This record gives sequence, structure tokens and C-alpha cells, in this order.
Amino acid sequence: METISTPLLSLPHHLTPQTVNSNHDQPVLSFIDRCTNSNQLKQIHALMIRTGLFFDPYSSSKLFAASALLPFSSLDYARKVFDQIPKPNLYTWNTLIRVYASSREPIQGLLIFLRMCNESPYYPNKFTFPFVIKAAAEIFSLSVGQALHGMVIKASLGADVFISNSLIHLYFSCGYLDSAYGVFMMIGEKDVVSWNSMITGLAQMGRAEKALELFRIMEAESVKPNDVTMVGVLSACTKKLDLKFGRWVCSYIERNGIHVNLTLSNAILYMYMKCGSLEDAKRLFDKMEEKDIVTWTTMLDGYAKLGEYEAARRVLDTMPRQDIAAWNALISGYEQNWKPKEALSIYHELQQSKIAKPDEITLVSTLSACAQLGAMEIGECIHAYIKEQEIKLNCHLTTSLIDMYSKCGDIKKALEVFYSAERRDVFVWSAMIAGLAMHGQGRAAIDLFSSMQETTIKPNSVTFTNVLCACSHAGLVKEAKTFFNQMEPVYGIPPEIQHYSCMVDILGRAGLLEEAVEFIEKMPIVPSDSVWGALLGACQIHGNVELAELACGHLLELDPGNHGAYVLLSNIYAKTGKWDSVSRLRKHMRVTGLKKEQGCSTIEVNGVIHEFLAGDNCHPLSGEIYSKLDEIVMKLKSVGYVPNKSHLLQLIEEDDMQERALNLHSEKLAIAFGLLYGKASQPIRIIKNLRVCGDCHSVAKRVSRLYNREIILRDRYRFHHFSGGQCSCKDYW
DNA sequence: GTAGGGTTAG
Repeated sequence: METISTPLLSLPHHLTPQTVNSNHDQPVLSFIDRCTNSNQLKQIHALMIRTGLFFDPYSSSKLFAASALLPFSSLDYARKVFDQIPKPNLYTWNTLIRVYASSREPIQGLLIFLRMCNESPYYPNKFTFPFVIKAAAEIFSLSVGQALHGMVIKASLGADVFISNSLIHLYFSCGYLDSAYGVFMMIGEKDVVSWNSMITGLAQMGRAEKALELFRIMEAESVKPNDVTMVGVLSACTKKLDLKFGRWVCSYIERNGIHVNLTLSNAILYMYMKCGSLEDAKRLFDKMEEKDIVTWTTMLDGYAKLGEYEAARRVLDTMPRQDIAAWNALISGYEQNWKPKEALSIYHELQQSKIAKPDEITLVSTLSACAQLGAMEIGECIHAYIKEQEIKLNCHLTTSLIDMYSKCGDIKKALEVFYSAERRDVFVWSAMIAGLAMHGQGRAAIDLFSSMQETTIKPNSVTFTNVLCACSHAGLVKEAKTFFNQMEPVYGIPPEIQHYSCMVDILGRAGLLEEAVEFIEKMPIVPSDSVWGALLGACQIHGNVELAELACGHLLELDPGNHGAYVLLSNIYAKTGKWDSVSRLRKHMRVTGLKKEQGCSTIEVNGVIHEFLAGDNCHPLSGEIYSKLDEIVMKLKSVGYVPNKSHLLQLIEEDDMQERALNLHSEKLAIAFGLLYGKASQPIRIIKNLRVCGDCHSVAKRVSRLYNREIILRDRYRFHHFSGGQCSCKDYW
């Protein structure tokens, strides 16, 4: 359509804008709204230019609105029409801001708004503000939003309910609950949208209780709720996992004859799923006449999160269109249920099938699966894919990459990602601090926390957990006390149970057992199993039987099935030679059927994860692995290694059996495998599900020197970097 | 002389 790009050339000379009468009964205009496709619209456009009608501001505004708002039209075309209009009127400016505000580039809405203020003779009116405020909300810009709010007040439009409602929405998108509430309170005649904006906003911010309270007030003030209200209320129920209230909402909807559209059905379905009523969800799903991709994905996600993978898979295979969200639901279902291998296998299938393109969420879940497994080669492939596809690193992805590299043992790469990140939110900072902590670099973690103070990012409760964890792994008692004491007065974060546990752990490890007990006694909240567990762990290190029994008693009271507590206590008895107690405990464990969690180590070689259980013969190369292990032990013994059996005294009595059992530890099998098949230039990276025992620790140290190989071992709590006969934990773990 | 704000999944 040539006339669109060169309209002025084809303008008939006898029809200049001035000669057109503002006759709005022009028959052409009535055709605009009746267009059913873009060709018809373009024909009218051409005709209007030929006749000069296009240069009448009212007529062009009608055409422009159609080009911007009719469903078949594109924003690109609308923009071309706009650029042809010599003097857009206010209606036209407003319409352009409106379509940009809900487009993929809401920032354009703000830019057009600025252009309008500078270039046009118009001052924004009551229609302009809702659109431009929406644009600000879309990009979460509090500063722009506040500036607009100021303009609204200056223009004496503060009482407009439409504008107020959009301001409420804006403040919620920016997390400014109080400002939203302030605007809400200033509305003289609140309408249903005002209430809906508040209820939805509160629910989304996790203030479910407050949202439901507002719903009750709304009822008391006789404002009639609609379907959107109910979606908001259901969202609050879902956040609270309150099935009872959710069911009540469903009956409320029925009693009040509220129209149940697809969105509302989906919200009910989601509530049932999240609140744990699979039965209700299934019944509703089968009853729903109309289903969209949200419906299917909600079912799929529900099954996957409940661990019903076959049902989840069936939904994926049945749904009419598999978009990336559906795949994400399955991948994250596996990942969040600690089935990282399955998660990676689905990701692999997705890549092979090319049915959908992985997005940020896919990559976040997949990286987390790599972190769980310690699968660094796969994690690196995903990092390369991100670079190759030029996927922009948002804070979520940055956090996942840092976490993956940290948990796979490459703290340098984690730091590289951290320092090259364009944006760092509190999660990015916290992940980096956690990474340094688990690698025993307590000082560096604290320094990083100090650098964080120089930014505008405020630490949260997790940040402090990680900082205290760093102090624990590095034995920084004084520093830990300072941070802990600053939490509430300086940062406004009241210490939670995990912070108390950390402190008990720090004091206990340092041998300040008395102080640790005093600390527990003074706690303003009830000590949890983790607090007693920390004390018990410290008692093992320092061989304090009395306190260990006390801690163990409390621990088993809170968590009777805690086999770890028994193992720790029996270790302490063994260490202090209380054999009677050891056998009494062993008998008790046998009778109650308590078993130690089986040790398991994994190692990645050439992108394949190999898994070893204690004493297992399942690996196809088992024979070679055991011969290698024998060779290692012989070599080590020839240079003075003596097996340290204190770690399994409680389980096996005969001496040679003890040594055999030690050699069956899964991390030793993994080390032997790594020496046999890993690249000689690469460190051996091993992930162990339990804590590494003292004997394996000393073997790893010796192997690192004798074979001149770096070994990086992640156990349940932290990393050990073995190199040249030393470990990064300095034998403090 | 045309019009506006709030909605479900990952």
C-alpha cells in the first residue's frame, strides 16, 4: 500500500485540509467500525487520504483508533497511521499511549506521553492518566508513577476514581502497599474496581489475611462483588492454603449468581490444586466446557508438584498445544521434588523435540537441577546456550547461575557471573554470599555483605542466614555476634529460628558450649529441632556427653524419627568409650526400625552423572573401581595412612570388617572412579548427600597430594577443596 | 464529538 508510506504525494491539490468541512456524517467514517480485516481498513485509509478527509483531526482520530484497537490490526500499522497525522488531537494521543501501555513495550507509552507534553498543545486529561499510569506500572517504575501522581494532584484530578484505581494498581506493582492504601482511602466513592484493585493487590503481595478482611468490609458496605473480585479472593485463599475458605468462596459465587467465566474457573481450579484437593480439581476440570492453556497447565502443574508424574505426563500429551509453560511445569515439578535427573531428562527431550523454546523459567529450573546434582558440564552448556541465544540475564537467571556454579564447586565462575551482572537484587547478592559461605570463604562473604551496604539493596532474612552461615564455616564468632545483634535494631529484621540455629552452631563449634546453652535458654521463641541439632553437633566435636544427651532428648521429642540424632549420639558414646550406651542405642534403633540414610555420592564425567551408594556393585565398571580403590589404599598406607574407624564404631564390631566398611564409603568409590576416568587436567568434583566422614576426608587430602589432583567435594553442609594434601575447610567442619 | 481503571498458570 504505497499511499501509506507516501501519502502527501498522492494528496489531490484541490483538497487541502482547510477545504474539508468537519462533516462527521461522512459515510466513510461509519464504515471504519465495520471493518473485519486489515485490507478493508487500509482501503478506507487510502480513500480518506485521497479525499483529504484524513487531514481532519476528528476523522483521522476515528481511523487511528480503529487501526490501534481493532483485533486484526497491528501496532506497527497503527504507529504508521499516527505518524501521518499532522496534528493529532488529544483523543489520538491518548489512544496511542493506551495501546502502548498494554503492548510489549510499555515504555513507549511513557515516551509518547512525554512527547505529547512537549510537542502538543494539550495538557493530559482524565483519560490520559489511567493509560500512562498503567504504562508506569507495567515497567514497575515507582519514580515515574510518583511523578504522575503529582501531576494528577496538580491537575485537580485526584478525586477521579478511574485514575485512583490505576494508581492503586501502580503502587501495588511497585510493592508500595501503604501508598496504595493511601490512595484507596482518599477515594470518595469507591467502586467495585477500587475494591478489586486492593483485594487483588494485597493477595498478590502475600497479604492474604488483609485481602480477605477487605472483602468482608466490602460486603459490609454493600458493594456488590463481581467475577474479578472473586478471582482476587480465591487468590488470597490459595496463598493461605485455606481450602475451607476456598470452598466457601465457591458456594458464595453460586449463591450470589456471580458469572463464572473461564478466568474464574481457572482460579477455582488453581485453588483446589494448591490447597490439596485433587478430587475437586479433577471434578471441575472434567466439567469445564471451555478450557484454555491456563486450565491445562494448572492441572499439569498440580500433578507434577504432587509427584504424580504419570498423570502430569498424560496431561502434557493430551493438551491441544504444548507451550513452554507446560514443559516448565513438568520440569519444575521434578526439580522441586528433588528429582533433578528426571528434570534434566525432560529438558533434554524438550530440546530434541523443539516443540517449544526454553525460556528464562525453563533455564532457572534446569540450572537448579544441575545445582542439585552437581552437574557442572550440563550447567555450563546451559550457560553457553543463554549466551548463544542472547537471552538477557535477569536477576532470576543470574541468581540461578551463581547458585549452580557455587553448588557445582566452581566459586570463581560464580564470582564472574556476579561481577559481570548488570543488575543485582537482594537474591543475587544473597546467592553470592551463600556461595562464598559454603566454600568456607567467610571473610570474603562478609566483605561482600559490606559492599552490599553501599548499594540501595536492603538485606533480607535470607541474606542474614547466609552471612551467619559464612561465619559458621569460617569460625568467625565475634563477627557473627555483631551481625546477629544488629539484625533487628539496624536492619529491622527480627531474627528467625534459622538465625538462632546458626548462632548455636557457631558458638558450639567454637567450643563455647556453656554460652550456647545460655543462648538457647534466653531465646524468645521456642527452640526447634534445628537448634538442638546444632548443639548436638557441637557436642560431638567437643565430646560432651551430658549436653549431648540433653540436646538429643529435646531433638527426639520434637522429631522422633530423626535417625541422625541417634547416629550422632552413638558416635559421641563411642568416642568417649561408653560401649554399653552404644549397644543400648543400637538395639533401640533396630527395634524401632530406624535406619541411617544411605550414603550416596555422584560424580559427573563427560556430562554423564555416575551415582555410587555405599558398598554398591551396580556400576558396570565396578571391578576396575574396586581394584583402583585397593591400589589407592595400599599406596596411602605405604606413606603412613592409618584408617580412622571412629566414624563407624557404632555399626560394626570386627576390626577388618570395619576397615572394609570404611572402604565402601561412596565418596571413596567416586574418587577412584574420578581418578580412573576423569580428565587429568580437571578437578574431581563429587557431591555427597551426607556429611563426609573423617576417614574419607583424610583419604581425600592424601590423594590430592599423592596423585596431584584437585578434589572438590560437596557434602550436605559445605564444600571441601582438597589440594596438595590440604583441605579448604582447615579440618573445621 | 469518540474513550478509561481491576483478572487465572510457569
